[in-house]
Amino acid sequence: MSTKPHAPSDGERSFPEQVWALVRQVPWGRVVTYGTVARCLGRPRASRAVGYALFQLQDAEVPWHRVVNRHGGVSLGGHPGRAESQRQRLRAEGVHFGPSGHLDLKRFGWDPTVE
DNA sequence: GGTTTGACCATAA
DNA sequence: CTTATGGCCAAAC
Repeated sequence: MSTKPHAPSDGERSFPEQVWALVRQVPWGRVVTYGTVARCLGRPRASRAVGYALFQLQDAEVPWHRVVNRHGGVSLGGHPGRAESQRQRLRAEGVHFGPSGHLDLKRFGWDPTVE
């Protein structure tokens, strides 16, 4: 068996692309965590790679604002403008943040495998 | 090949 | 609660 879990074949999509594909499937008013996305792609510990994929993402079409961290809060510390926009978008989708700035993942967290 | 980055997660103090 | 450290992963340089 090959040492690499996956080889970027021609037909296979790279991780960033798979991340965008999954995030694009997130329904309105729902959010997913980096860990959930990574786990869905078969890399339960690649939460960082998920963040890197979204970092490269600049075009819409992908509701990147529906991706939050494990605490149910926006992690965009290095991109304050985007972070502020993200909370605004989520709030428009009916997602309300708690007093500490984090939402209830039990309620808004969406799992493609569970759903 | 190695090094750096980056929107994470977990644990410890 | 905050701060520090290590681990983890993939892509870009």
